[in-house]
Amino acid sequence: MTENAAPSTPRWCVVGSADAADISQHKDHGYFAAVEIDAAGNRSAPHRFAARDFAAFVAEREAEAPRRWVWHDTAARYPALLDAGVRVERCYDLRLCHQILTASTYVTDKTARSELHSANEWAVAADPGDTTRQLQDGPALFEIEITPRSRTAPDSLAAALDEFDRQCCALQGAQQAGRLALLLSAESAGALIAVELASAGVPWDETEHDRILTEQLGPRPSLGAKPERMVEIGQQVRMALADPRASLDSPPKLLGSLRAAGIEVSSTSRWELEEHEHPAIPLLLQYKKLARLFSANGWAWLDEWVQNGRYRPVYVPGGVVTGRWASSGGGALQLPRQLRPALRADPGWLLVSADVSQLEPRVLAAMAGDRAMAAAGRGKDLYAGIVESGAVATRQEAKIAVLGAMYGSTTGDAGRLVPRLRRTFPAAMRLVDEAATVGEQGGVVTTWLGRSSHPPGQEWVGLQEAASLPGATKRDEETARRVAREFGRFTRNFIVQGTAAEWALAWMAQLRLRLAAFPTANKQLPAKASGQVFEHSPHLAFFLHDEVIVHTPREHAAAVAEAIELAAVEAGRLLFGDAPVDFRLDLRTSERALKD
DNA sequence: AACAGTTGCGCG
DNA sequence: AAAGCGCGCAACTGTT
Repeated sequence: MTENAAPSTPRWCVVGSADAADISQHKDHGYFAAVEIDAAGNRSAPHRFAARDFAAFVAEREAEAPRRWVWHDTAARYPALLDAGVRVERCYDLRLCHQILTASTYVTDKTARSELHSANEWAVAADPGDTTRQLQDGPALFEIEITPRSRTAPDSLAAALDEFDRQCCALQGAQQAGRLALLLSAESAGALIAVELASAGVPWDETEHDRILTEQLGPRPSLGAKPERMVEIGQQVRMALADPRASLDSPPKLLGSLRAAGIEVSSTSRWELEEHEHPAIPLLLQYKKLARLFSANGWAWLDEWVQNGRYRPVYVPGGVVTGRWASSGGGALQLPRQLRPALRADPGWLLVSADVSQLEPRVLAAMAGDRAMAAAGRGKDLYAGIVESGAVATRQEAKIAVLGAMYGSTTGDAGRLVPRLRRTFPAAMRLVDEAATVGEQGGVVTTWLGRSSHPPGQEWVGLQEAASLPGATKRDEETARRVAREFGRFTRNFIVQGTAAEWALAWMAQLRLRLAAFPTANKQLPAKASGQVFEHSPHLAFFLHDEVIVHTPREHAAAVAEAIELAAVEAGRLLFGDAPVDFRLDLRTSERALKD
């Protein structure tokens, strides 16, 4: 690469702190530096500027021509930009991409692999970034000690440039480099989206939430007390069990009470209780339902996670091994459908919700090039199409069979139905069966775009070895077989769940670009504490694996729905080209998200 | 009092 | 106690 040549049309801009790690604890007072790189790899001389001028620097260049901002960690860099009202079109998240590239079997060059691998200071968790802000805002009395920061990725420009070099080398020599490049940019777009979601927040109707809670639980109890309805039903359960002192909140104690009352269960879980007939059981199930609502999404949750009409959960892009997002705070991915009506558009705005019908089996059909399965889902409910194909008799059976095929079920209804699927959709079934075989043998599998699974751990390998030794017992062999099959089910599902996550990222990334092109609304809003960037035009508000919700001014709702639809078509094309698989959306536009 | 481990249930 | 994948979170239990 040529140093200091004036680059023509910069394509990347690598940014990082200008000085060594010693100033990283005082980021606000530090200096940043940036190097621009053009398509030929020519680098500009470093631009050096005060950290407080970061947003201005980015804004100026982004206005001139969007470039891909290369930085160590989106969660650490982007919030400050948004707070200053500056959005970027694209980025390259070195930490997330390092995670993908070090594991990917598409990276075959030995040297590139080992260089990436030895840069293990990049194999770290995301900087919690702005998410600590909320804690710091709390009343001083209850101020939470900020947990000692776990190691974060190196944030200097020098380190970023070195790592970017390593990653470019790895990508250049990779198999399926096009797919891998798409994954890296989709993953990075996801990182931007997560920060934007945090900034925008989910429009949340606290009054409606409180109404639902009060309706189910009774009025808000005083601190430490149980809600009326729980107390009441709890009493009825104890009466029905003829055990006035029965504890309902401790599984071991409750189990004892149930058995003493003649209910032969071996756990207190709902699915097992449902198999028994006893007057206490419906009451107990109702109690559990209320207890769950109260502790998981009750008033305490509302106080902690919703402020000024915005719910701000913490998303963790790439947090799941398969590439799905995880969450760490606020429980965005577990919001009970019961509370969906509290998700409500601002006055004059609407919510456009879209979820993909049967995303995973459609992705499987596309990956496997299974024309029969693709045809079963074309233009209609995939499960209905499978019934039409004659493989199974009912929609319910189709669903059980398909889920069983992707999860590796071998018993029960699924065990009976999966073989029928194998006859009708041999290509799709071969793909997941082969992934399972690889896993059973301790191997690694890779998604369509190039995310690879982790190999089994030491313990797993040890069990397999022990079982193949001459002195192995029957028990050793059974254990080894069992854990081998478990790992096979993991790899079987990995390729499908992981590729579905890739499709969803591509979908959101496309949608985000389309939404950014909408005009800014002229409405006069009272200035709000944060999220100004997203107060005036359509923005993503919620994401849940295969579902998005966009919050939009009324007048743009129809165009937003179309953008969501077009983004889905584009995502399918980006991943699978002309494969004859369509990704059907269930689209709804309304003031509040509906339960179903 | 702080910690790790388990249970149970919410979501896809 | 899942037959069948991936998670987070709260509450309880038992240990240190």
